[in-house]
Amino acid sequence: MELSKNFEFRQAEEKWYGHWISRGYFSSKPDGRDPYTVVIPPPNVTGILHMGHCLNNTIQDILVRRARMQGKNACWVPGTDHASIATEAKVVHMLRERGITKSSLSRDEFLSYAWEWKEKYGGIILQQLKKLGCSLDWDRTSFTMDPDYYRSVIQVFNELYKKGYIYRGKRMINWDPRAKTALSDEEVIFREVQSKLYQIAYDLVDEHGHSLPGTPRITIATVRPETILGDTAIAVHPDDPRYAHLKGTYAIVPLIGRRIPIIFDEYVQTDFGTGALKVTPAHDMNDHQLGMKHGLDVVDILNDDGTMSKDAQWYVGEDRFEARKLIVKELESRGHLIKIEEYTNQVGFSERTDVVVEPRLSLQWWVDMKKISSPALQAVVGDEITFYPAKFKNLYRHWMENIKDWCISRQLWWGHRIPAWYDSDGQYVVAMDEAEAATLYREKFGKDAPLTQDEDCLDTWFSSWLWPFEVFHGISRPGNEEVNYYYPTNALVTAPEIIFFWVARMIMAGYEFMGQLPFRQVYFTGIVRDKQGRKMSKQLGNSPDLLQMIDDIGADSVRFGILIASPAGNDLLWDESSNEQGRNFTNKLWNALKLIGMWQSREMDTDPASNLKSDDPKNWPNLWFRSRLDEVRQELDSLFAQFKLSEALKTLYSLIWDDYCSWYLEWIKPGANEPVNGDHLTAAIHFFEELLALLHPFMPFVTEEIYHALADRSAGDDLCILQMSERDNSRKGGPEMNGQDFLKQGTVLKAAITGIRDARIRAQIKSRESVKLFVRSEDVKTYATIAHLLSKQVNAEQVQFTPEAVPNAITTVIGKDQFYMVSEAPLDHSVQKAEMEKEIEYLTGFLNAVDKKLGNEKFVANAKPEIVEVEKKKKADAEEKLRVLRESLSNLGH
RNA sequence: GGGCUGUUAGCUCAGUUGGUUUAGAGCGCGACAUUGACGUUGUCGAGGUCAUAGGUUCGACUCCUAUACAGCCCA
Repeated sequence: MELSKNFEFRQAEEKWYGHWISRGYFSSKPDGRDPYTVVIPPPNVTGILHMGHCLNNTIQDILVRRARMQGKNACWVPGTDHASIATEAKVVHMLRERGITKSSLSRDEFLSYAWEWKEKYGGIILQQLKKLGCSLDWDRTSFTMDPDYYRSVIQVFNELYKKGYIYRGKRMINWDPRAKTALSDEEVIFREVQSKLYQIAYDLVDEHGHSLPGTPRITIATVRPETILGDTAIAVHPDDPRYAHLKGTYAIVPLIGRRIPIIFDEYVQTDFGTGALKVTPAHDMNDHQLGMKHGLDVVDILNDDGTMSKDAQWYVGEDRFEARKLIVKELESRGHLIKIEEYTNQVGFSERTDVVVEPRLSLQWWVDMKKISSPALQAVVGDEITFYPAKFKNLYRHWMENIKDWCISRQLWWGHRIPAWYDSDGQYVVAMDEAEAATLYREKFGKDAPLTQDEDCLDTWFSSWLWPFEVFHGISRPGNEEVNYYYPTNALVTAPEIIFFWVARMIMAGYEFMGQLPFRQVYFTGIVRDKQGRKMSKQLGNSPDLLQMIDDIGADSVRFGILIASPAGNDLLWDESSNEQGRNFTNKLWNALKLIGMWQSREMDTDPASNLKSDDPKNWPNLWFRSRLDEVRQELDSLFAQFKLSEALKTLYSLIWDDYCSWYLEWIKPGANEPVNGDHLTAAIHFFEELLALLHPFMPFVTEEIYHALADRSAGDDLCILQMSERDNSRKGGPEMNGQDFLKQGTVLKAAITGIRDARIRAQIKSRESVKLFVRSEDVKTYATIAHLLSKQVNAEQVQFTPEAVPNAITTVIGKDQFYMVSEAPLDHSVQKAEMEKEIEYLTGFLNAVDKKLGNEKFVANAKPEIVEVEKKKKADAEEKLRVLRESLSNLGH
């Protein structure tokens, strides 16, 4: 077969993804095998692929593909969530472009536009995952607003309501003034912001409204001066001597002249600002608490869009930030502004719209989390569900132990409409549908009345927490064959950012609705950051165009690049150059294929039927590599068990590049124009296939392409579904010998080659120039076996044993073995001498340290005997080495 | 402010229950090489007081305490 110069990834990616799909390799049906189930953490339906997804889905694909090749029935379920806020924003934007306002539409009209948008633009990200090579079962693509799913969400709401776990209440919530909806605590992101701290003076009066003698004032500090229009008290600490005399007095809110009490509460920090705190119960969580405690009035000065309401009296209709500027000017001109300081504080932003969130008092629906969190806490604390890395256990436990009620209503139309029906007095029932609502209403209130359904919809996460079982219709068709087979799922791979959004709530839902855990393992990936450690974001523009990158360098290289940079569970500083390592690696693989391809076309010098005898030195590279492969396979199993995927890839990379390409292939490589040994070729191909199988989960395209280029394959013989274990058993080459022995011999050989090459370079022997090599070693057996490889690798025309030092030779000592090179070229012994003297110096120091240790009575008395033995052996070895070195040095004399 | 995690080579990270004077890998860096798989390469090399200060121990990168710095979560 004619091979191209380089791996042509564009062609290969399209060909193989299409092939895998057409053969249905990713489709799963329940059968007799063990399932390996992964549900994708559903991306936002409006989303596009970014580096975080790339990492996350590459990891899932690796787990799933490996499971598939290890005899499991692998099932990876794709899908998206409906993302009510984000999608509604997109739809509103689309309508605006068409000159339509949301307010001019009925709910149904709006929703039909929303579905139109979803069908047209939604789920692009799923198409993008195909480009990355993800082996998802596309027949199972799910959406949180699929009809069955929708009904399950409503059913869950009903169940929880009946159990008393859901209630309706007026509380402080986080309000997004752009999306005009409530948010849960988890949807608010606190960021440090450079603000200004304004000191503002209020006039004081007595209880009759008369000015106090000397017209004193009280000065407060605030970052939100516009909210003074909603002030209903000023609070000071009861022990603060500065304000003790103000008991029973009142302050006058500037501009509007409202008289408000001075209250005393230990909540106030005396050392912050002026020690006097303005209290605005409608617009601050803490102030609200104070207000409740002291029975203060509540004046709501903001509209739902963040503009000033008519209760503010001033700046009605102005945006809150504009009003802030205006009021500062006004206060200044009236002499109320005392000073302005720079101040950094934490401000909450909406996760979806990025506007500053307003704390607001509002009537919303809530889940009483304490009622359902307990099994979910236990599951993680008791390691029924394992977190990788384990450090997230603490975080999880802390959150679960301090859990707050979950605000689940959103003032949006796109989503699951809250199944509550109200009469004209606001009395309500919760039901599955309107008909049931009417029945329930009659039962509850003993009459019929026209009922209207709640206008609001549910938090998106109130649907996605059902994902691990509802994608298998666990609620809509309870106990069906699929949910019985696939649930609980095996692993969830996600980002630590959504441990509360997702992981915690899914665990709660799993226990609450299915009676068991949703997944056994949770792997938290790191956050992808740029080279400077900044989180990737649209605003910073530091997020690369993933599809462009895949098109430029290939999906395998991108997968390699992101994974190799990703230490287990830590954030990763990613730089586009790490793709290059992936590209170089595919190139290396491709060239190994080309080499073997060349050999395949050359005549063989052995009869394929007569295998090399196991003790034939020619067979040694095969035995060594087989041992190495087995060793690495074990390492990989252990790394996978610990989710150390990046390290697993590094291990494989080194096995392939160093052990297979740099050592093994060089050792079996025939000389120019020499025929190829048939056994070597067969073994090399088999080893290559095994390596490809191990690598396939990481880099599926190039491995599949090479697998097919190595041999003609019958239909259905694809790497994608090749069973690793099966192949291992059937292809155990070589006799049953101790792998450790071969590995040790390999270490000796590599050390000898490197050491002799080093000595050659130091002696300035040109690589082309051959030498005569003399080996002085007790390990005759090993050197007899590997001499032919040694001679090839260090360009020695002959290798022979010597019982004594060889004069006039370049000498090097490796371990206890001595090597003498005789060369035609004139020798300069001074470099050699210096090297040896350095080595002697080092060893003398080493020996001193060991002697000191062994001379220490306490060490000999306290250390474990085997440790003392090791020290004794070190001493003996060092002494022997020194003896050899001194002898060699004296030989150099002439 | 409370809690958690971390600090090892220029960069990103390994370092298993304490035991090789003088701690490993990849990338990067330097020198050299080259007509046959591969310059997307090969060979060789240089690079670290393991954040700091104490302590426990015969022995500490590893265990303990404090400090500094960084990151994350919560308020």
